Amino acid sequence: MSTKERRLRERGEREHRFLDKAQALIQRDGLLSLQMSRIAEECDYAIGTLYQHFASKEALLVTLATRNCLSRVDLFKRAARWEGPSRERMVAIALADLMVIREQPEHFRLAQFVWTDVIWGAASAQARQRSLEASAPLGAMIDGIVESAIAAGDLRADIGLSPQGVTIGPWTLCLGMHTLSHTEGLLEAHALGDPYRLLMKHLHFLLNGYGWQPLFDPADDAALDALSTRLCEAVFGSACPQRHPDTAPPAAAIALRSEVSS
Amino acid sequence: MSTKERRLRERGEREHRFLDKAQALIQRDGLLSLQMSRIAEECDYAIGTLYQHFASKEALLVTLATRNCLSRVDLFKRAARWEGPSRERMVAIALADLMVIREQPEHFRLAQFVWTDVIWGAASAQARQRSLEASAPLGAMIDGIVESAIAAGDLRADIGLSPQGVTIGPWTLCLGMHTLSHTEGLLEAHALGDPYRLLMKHLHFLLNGYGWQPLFDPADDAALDALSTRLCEAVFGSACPQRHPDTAPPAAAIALRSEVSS
DNA sequence: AGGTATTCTGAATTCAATTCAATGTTTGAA
DNA sequence: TTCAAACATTGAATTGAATTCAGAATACCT
Repeated sequence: MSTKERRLRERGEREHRFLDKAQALIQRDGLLSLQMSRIAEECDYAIGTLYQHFASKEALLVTLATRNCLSRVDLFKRAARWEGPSRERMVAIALADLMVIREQPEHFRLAQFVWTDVIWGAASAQARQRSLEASAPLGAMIDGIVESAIAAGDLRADIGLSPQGVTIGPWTLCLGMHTLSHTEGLLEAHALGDPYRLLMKHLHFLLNGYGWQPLFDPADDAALDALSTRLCEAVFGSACPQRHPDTAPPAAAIALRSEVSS
Repeated sequence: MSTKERRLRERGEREHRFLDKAQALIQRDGLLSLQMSRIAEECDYAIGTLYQHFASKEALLVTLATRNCLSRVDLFKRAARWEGPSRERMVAIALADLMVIREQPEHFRLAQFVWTDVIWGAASAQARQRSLEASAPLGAMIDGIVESAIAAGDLRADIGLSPQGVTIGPWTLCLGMHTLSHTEGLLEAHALGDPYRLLMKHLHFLLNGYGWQPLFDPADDAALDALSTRLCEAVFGSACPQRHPDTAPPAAAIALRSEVSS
């Protein structure tokens, strides 16, 4: 059966190449102008071959978005397995999410588009199923943080939510904020500062609401920045996701940041 | 100039008819199969005429989504102006949002699609601008609730967020939850209950996190349902948004609901 | 080698969005 | 009332991609 196996492996490799090329084309020309024929052409295959792998453009996009999602697993794993207070591990997950989005805004755009009812519904049931199965472990990892928080006594067990139910909260908060901040002109109009500082604040308020110990006061901008910075360093060994360069941060934050980047 | 005015009015009326028809077609056949030619045809106009009103399909969708958004203003206004505790007014906003989405899930699907970078970016700058301007008063109304909460002493002024910054929190939470719950298969896989009960819980946790008085314990399912029910009755004079029929609610909730609907 | 199954190919098909030259209508001045 | 300029409407033609599928090429097995 080694022949069959080789075939399968080659097929997988080609699929990978198609996805790589699709990603590169999106990066270069934007999601809007992605063409199936271009992907095939640039990989030196006929269109028909591409369609052997993906039943439709939507299916390709769903697969690509799923792969992108999985590429973050390592980062999330670092956050989830970090030796530190449960609450800080959860915050680190949000920071990881932010870091990814800063580095690869296109990843978010794609995911957002794919989860749209229009695209999600147009993809084959198989593609959807696979996507969900593939990303389930990632969710489980985060649920694990909640579970360990309860086990450690950082979070009461009787707040009326299962661990998964708790996870959903930060998740929706992050998702919603990304959505708003990527809708050009929406937040700018409100004269709010960096949307991601805003997100971290709300996340802390939410965690405080759960009574997740130790409580943290997000009113103190400097402390908030310090916490984010410390976690980025300790968990990921990298600088914090910077705020939009066009948004003037308060002086205190500037001072903090220059320390960090030096 | 009455001639010019009449022209303008007629033009506006026709635009309205185009949008109505587009909405009806989306309702009937889904967003995916909406065709510009069909809209024109069913309104007994040529395609070219439709394109005099909307520079592109995307522009039409943005306009339609904006109109849908504005159609909710009255409902939101009732919540914002209701004579009651500031916190309950904010909760009522979320309930209004839920009610709309229950009645018109297509409205959310459309809004979600339109706010996608792909569509939002493809619409003309003018369409985007108009959309933002039109929905600004709605946001201001909600900011007003926060302001009155601070004025009334229900919410501390020094939590490190402007009123608009506070508004963003519940907004992102609602937006994110709608997104998740409309992605078929996502929440089902997690065996969580009604996503909208979940949303209300998280909203209360978040408001508790802000220290928005009076605090409320969302762990108590019956109390949570009772609060939602009471607010729906008092503010909107209508029944609470029901949960998904395929999700078995706890017995206590069934009892409550049957009282309400009778 | 020969026959069969599998895979690859890309021209042809299909489907919609968008354009635009031709046609029709309104307006206001003579 | 008449006329031409300005404006509005029309829908066939154009355009641009996604998707299909009949035949060519290749791989596999005996």
